Amino acid sequence: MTKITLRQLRYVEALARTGHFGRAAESCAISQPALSIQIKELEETLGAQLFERGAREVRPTGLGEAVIARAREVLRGVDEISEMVRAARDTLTGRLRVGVIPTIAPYLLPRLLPDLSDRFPDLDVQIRESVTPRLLTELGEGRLDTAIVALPVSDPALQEVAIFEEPLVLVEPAGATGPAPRNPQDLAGLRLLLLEEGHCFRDQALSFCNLPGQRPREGLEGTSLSTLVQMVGAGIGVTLIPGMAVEVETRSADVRVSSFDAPQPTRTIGMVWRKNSPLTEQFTGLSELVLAAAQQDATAGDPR
Amino acid sequence: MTKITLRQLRYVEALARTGHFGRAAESCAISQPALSIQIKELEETLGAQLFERGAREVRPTGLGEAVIARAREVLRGVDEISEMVRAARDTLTGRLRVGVIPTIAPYLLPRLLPDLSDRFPDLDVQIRESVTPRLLTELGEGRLDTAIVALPVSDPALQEVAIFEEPLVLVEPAGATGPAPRNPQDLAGLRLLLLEEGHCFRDQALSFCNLPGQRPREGLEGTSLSTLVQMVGAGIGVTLIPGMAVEVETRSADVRVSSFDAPQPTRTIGMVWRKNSPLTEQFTGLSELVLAAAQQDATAGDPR
DNA sequence: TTATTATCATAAGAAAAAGATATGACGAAA
DNA sequence: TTTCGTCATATCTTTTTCTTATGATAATAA
Repeated sequence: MTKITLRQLRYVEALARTGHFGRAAESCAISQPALSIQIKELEETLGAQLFERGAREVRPTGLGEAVIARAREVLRGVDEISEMVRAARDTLTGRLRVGVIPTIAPYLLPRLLPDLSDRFPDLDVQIRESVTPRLLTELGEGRLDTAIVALPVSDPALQEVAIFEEPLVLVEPAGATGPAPRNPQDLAGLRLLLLEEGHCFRDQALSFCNLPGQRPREGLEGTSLSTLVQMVGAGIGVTLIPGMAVEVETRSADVRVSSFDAPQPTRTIGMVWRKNSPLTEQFTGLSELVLAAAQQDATAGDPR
Repeated sequence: MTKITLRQLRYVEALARTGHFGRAAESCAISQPALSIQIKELEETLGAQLFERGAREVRPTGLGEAVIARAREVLRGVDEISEMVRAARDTLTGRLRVGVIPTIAPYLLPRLLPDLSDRFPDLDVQIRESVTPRLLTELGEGRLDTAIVALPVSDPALQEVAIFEEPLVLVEPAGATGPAPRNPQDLAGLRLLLLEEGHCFRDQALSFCNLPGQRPREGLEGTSLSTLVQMVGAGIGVTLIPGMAVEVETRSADVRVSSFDAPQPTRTIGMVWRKNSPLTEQFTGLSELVLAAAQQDATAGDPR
C-alpha cells in the first residue's frame, strides 16, 4: 500500500475547488493527465472513490467531501508550519532557557528582562540561577540554551563571547579608620569575607588578593553578596563585590565602598552557548542587550 | 522554493522520536543518507535549522520543537483521512439525500427510517418529498443521492432497480350499493377522484381506467391520497390508491376497499441513482431494506 | 597522544515517481 | 450524425528519491 502524499491532497483540493480536471491542473501548474493520475492513485490507496466523474461535471462523493475537508485542514497545518518558521526566523520565539550565575543575576536581570520582553514579545524566557559548573553541564545536556557567566569557561564545545569588564570593589565598614585600601597589599591583616565554595567570584576575589603572595586571614563565608555586605556593615570584616552589585547591595548597609588603583581587579562577563547551536546570530544580538542593560548601571564596567 | 512534503514531515517526526539519524532512518525503512537529505532539504525550504547536530546526540532546536509538534498534528490528520475512509468504505456514512414521491413517502418511511438508522447509525438521512420529475432533476444535479419512485423512469444517466410490485385498489364509499367493481369496465359511470396533475400515480390510475377505452367521468382532484379517501368517505366518488396506503388512509374513513380481478393493476416501485455514482453497491443493499420495510405491510405487494 | 568508534554529511549512480505530449473513449450538444 | 468538451490511458522524459560508498568530525579507548 502506497502512502498518501501532500501533493495528492493539494490536487484533490484544487479539483474540489474547480470541479474540473483541466482547470484544477492549470491551477496546480501541471498537465491534466498528471492531475488525473494523482487523484486516481489517491483513490486507489484509500480504496474509495472521492469524485464522481460526470461528462458534464466533477462532483465530490459524500466521502469525498469529508476527505476534502480534512485535506484542507492538513494543508492549512502545513502552511502554518511555514508561517511559523518565517515568523520565528530572525527573532527569538518560544522558550529560551538562560542560565545566570548568582553574582550577576540579581543585578542584571531587573534591567535585562524588561528590555528582552520588549524586544522579543513572544519569547518565553526561563532563568536558571546557579554556579558556573552546573550551568555548563546543563548547557551541554541541552537543558539550557545559553548562559551568562564570568569568562573564560574554556569548554571546547562551547562558544563564548565577552560582553564587558566588571571591576571588583572593596566594601568596608562605614566607620573604618584611615585611608581606603588602594591595592591588594593594603588588604593584608583585614578579615576578608568570601562567598562559599563553588562560586567563581570567590576564586576571582581570592586570586586578586593572592597576587602579591600574601594570604588574607581566614575569612568567614557568606551564601550571597547580600549577606557579605550585611556582615561588613556589622563590622565583621571587609569584602569584595562586583561593580554591578554596588548600587543594590550598599543601599541599605552602613558601609564604605572604594575601588582599587590600576591595575584594577576585574572579571569578564560574557555569554556562552553550544558551538553547534543554530541561534548563534540571535545570541550575539542578545549579548548586545546584556551590555546595554549592564551599562544602565554606571558602576558596572566597560564593554569588551 | 520547493514545497514541503509529507515524507519530510514523517522523517522529521522519526528523527525527533529517535534523536538519531541512523535509527530514524531504520524506523522509516530507508538509508541514513536518504533521511539526512530530506531533513536538510526541509530545513532549506524553511530557511531555518530544526535540529542541532551534536557528535553525541541530535536535539531539536526551539523552533524545531514547534515544527515537530505541528508536523505530528499534520501526520495525525492524514492518518485520520485513511481511517475515516476505511470506516466509511462499506457502510453508508455522512449524509444521504433520498428523494421519495408523495404517494410512497407517508407509508414507507415510518417503517424504513427506523430500519435504516438501525443499520447505519452514523447516517444522516435527508428526505426530499416531491413528484418524480423534480426528484429526477435534483438527482441529475447531484442534489439527491437516490430516489424511491415508480418505475420506469427511462433516464439513460440513471440506474434503476425494481423493488416490488404494488397493486392499486379501489376505494368506495362504505355505503356503496351492489357488488364491488372487479375490473376497469365496472368503473364506468362512477365519479373517479384523482390526484392533481404532476403525480405519476394519477397517470397510472388513469391508464388503468383507460385500458378498455372508456373514459371515466370528469373527476374532482385532490392534493393527496388522504384527501381523496376523505372525499370518497363523504360520498363524492370513488378513487384508486396504492396498496401501501390502505392501512393508513382507510383507518379513519368510512369507506370500502376492494381489489381488482387479475390482471390486477399494479405499479412498480423502485430506486434510481446516477449510473456513475460510486454508491451502487450500498444502494443495492438499501433497496433490500426498502423491500423489507414494504413487506411489513401485508397489503403492499410482491417483490420483483 | 594516537587509534578506534560512532555518527552525520556528501557523492555518484540506480530506481522510482511525477510530469508532458499525444491520443483514445464517451457522453452532451449541435 | 457529427462535433465538442472532458477525462482516461500510453509512452517517453524529467525530476525526485533512494542506495552504496566514502569522507569528516568528535568522543572514547588504548
